Amino acid sequence: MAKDDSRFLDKPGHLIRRLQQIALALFLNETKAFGITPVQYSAMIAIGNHPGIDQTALCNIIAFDRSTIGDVVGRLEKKKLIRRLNGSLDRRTKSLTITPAGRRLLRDIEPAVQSTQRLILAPLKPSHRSAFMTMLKHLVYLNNEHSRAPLRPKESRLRRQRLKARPPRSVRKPPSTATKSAGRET
Amino acid sequence: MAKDDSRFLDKPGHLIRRLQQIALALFLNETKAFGITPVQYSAMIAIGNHPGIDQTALCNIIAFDRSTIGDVVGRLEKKKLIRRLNGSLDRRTKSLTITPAGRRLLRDIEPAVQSTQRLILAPLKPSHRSAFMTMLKHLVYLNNEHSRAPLRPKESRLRRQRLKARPPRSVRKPPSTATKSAGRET
DNA sequence: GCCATTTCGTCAGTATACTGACAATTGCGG
DNA sequence: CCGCAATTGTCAGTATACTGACGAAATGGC
Repeated sequence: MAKDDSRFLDKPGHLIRRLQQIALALFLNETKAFGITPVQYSAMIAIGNHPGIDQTALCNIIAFDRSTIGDVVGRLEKKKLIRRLNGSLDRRTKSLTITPAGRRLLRDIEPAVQSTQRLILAPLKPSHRSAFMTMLKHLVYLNNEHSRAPLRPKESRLRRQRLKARPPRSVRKPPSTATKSAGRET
Repeated sequence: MAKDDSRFLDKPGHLIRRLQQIALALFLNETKAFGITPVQYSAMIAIGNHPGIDQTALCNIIAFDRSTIGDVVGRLEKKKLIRRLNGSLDRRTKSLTITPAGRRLLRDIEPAVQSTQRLILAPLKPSHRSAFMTMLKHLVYLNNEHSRAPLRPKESRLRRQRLKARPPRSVRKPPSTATKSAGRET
């Protein structure tokens, strides 16, 4: 009976879900003194690296969903770790900045984060760790477009703002073109 | 600037979260005609393999959280894919069984699930796929206890019911009482 | 048989996520 | 300058997840 359970137990999907569970638990455990989540951590670093970034651009960097990011930055704002101001150039946007308290937290939490990343891979032999990471990156990069929140190269938005030179929008509906990379930059 | 983003972009935690996003999206996309989630799929297989299993035992098989499984099986029950009856021997438990409709769905969905698992690993060279899976299993098995919902060998519960031989329970409370677990029962 | 301890399912609170929709804005074509 | 298409942030609905707590039930020790 239990043998049949390998119908899902051994599958990539199940194992990836488990590994994510484990990585999350390790992160929360190692950093519990700081009270932030992995997602909040990534968001803070990205905001620190790109002052004044708006929410959608942030999503494109950390591969996050636009409809979730509002809650995440809202929590960070409530904890005074970032600031959220209305965009001045584009009034639809919110301009995100990290606060001094946020920078301090990022500095102080670093050892715990490092140790988390070590713990996740600890069961592997050192020589296997880099191999695993290489394959992991490969899988994520090449499968990028499959998730709702694909990673977007930074240029795709900032560049566009400066260049303001793109093919006409009406080209959106190609008669039969659509080589499947159509939705990339258009 | 964007270079600094590698502070989190290249880390295991982030990549694992991304891969999980991708695997989920692929599953939902491939199986969208059936309207179930990966977790529901695993639960159904386990219930099919272990008729009459209770919710906690199910959690130990699919590495699931006890406080979430209620919702999951509730949804499956609403869709008439499983049945949930009150346990007869132990009236605290719910006895789970798969329905004929559930078995049919499991049979019909199989090709889509297979193709999902293939797609996830598709970016890797065939020779690397098994290496990746081996390391993935290794990571999950050895890190097992770190998540809240560790996988439990089936015996740990059934065996105990038969053997009924364990060290005395009173050893649970060390002398220095009230170590923060004080507010538990009073 | 009683009592202390466990276990089972659940619930409230919090945090991610995805889908589909929407109002407010923006910006471009004409 | 007007109108339409695109974009931004948000929201409602649904589905996982973890924490900490709880009532009901079972159980082991005595």
